[in-house]
Amino acid sequence: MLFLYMQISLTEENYIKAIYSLSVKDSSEGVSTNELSNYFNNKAASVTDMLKRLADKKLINYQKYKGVELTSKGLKVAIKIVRKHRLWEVFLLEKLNFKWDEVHDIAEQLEHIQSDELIQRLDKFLGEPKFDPHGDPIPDSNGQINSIKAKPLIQFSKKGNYILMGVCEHSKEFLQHLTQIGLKIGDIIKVEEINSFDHLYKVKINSKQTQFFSSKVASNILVEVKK
Amino acid sequence: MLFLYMQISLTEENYIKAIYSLSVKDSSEGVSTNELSNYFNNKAASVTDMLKRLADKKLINYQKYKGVELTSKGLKVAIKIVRKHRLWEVFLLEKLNFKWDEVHDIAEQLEHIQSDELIQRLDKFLGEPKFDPHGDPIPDSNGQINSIKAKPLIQFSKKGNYILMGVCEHSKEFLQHLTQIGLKIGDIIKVEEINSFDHLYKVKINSKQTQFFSSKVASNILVEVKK
DNA sequence: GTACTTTTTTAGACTAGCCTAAATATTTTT
DNA sequence: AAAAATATTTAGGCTAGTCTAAAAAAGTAC
Repeated sequence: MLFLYMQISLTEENYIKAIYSLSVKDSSEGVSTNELSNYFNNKAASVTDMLKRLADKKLINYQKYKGVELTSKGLKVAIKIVRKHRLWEVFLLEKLNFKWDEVHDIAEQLEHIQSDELIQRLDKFLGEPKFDPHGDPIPDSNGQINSIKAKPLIQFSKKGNYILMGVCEHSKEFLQHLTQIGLKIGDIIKVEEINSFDHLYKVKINSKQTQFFSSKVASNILVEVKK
Repeated sequence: MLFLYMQISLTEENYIKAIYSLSVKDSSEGVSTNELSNYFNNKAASVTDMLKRLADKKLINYQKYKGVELTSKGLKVAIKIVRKHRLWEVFLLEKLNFKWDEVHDIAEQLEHIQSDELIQRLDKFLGEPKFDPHGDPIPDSNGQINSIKAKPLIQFSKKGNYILMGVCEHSKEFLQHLTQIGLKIGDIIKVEEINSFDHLYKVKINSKQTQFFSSKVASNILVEVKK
């Protein structure tokens, strides 16, 4: 049980989180150096540097040229950050009345505050929520994630009725776009047609007016089949 | 109005805040290099380094060997940090039910979160409090500080009745000590005797049992004369 | 399987923020 | 006002995290 209180810098935390979310996104294999340098808008050389450091700390499994994945220790760190991020998002929305496209940047800062006690009390204060405002599950204090059956709409590629459960992409631009087209968590999306050429989705939201989703939208919203 | 969004690093913010609070403590003249290196438990050479950087950014007035004071720009930054710190302390105490000696370390982290919108909403959420749990005034969004007439008990050096309005020293150790001797904001302190040799204060708290304050306690509690 | 392209790593350099050791100012003592 | 003590600054070095340029590995094409 030594090294339990190893210091992880803010930058290291951000790398761990990035590795986690990139590997969740395309759950195939490890995350590549280039994926990370794209994500951070920095140079591949900088990423390599950091990967060495994280490997030294046993937070990732790293072999030259082979990409990277989190160790169980790294995964714990990642999940804790995700838990903090999502709890703070709930706080910002429900208590401070921010809108869902405004909270991400602030939560990115708050997620690095170090205090287990704080996060436990915040959780209680918010009523131990299970999902954040974007529909993402909030890991519990043991790192257990309430898995959801939702998948990106594009993966179903079938007509039918779906319920919007969350989003994959959290940028302000994307969330504002969804707000603009009048889409929010819980809405019912009826897919009436999928164009085979450009993958445009013809849909009805809550049985109202007909709309079209680009494949970009379809691949970034998480839906469940409506029973 | 250029340079309004100049970047100030976390470390720089901490120096600004330290310069502010040290210059408030003994309002005589500027703050010396050694005072700062004591405060941060680092070396005087490191302080000199940083003072040069802060002077370059016009946050302090600095002349070699002459000590340092905040410019009006630096003062604005300092007061904003203080405002954030104290609002977060109120949040931690009133909403998350922390005890008053537990909140400081967490607030030290939270005070660096960058978002004017956040702090404005937090203020509103907390009911626009004027004082923090330690009795310190919370600056308003224009940097106006609700000044208080309280001074450290030791500065009165006279028998009489006082009201505890706040503390100068915010360390966990000190606050726990106060809790232990049963002292909290609002208590009435009757100074019955001040020993001229060792400056020990013989006092009664809320007309109960007789106690003794060391000069260390007397110099770190803020009191008002009771009318 | 040799040549071309892309990805990744290495080597060397830069900044912020810290350090130690030595030099220089300032203050205090006498 | 000279000597001693203290405070402060300079010079040079270290680490984390970034960069550029060049080298090496992996992947793709013919």
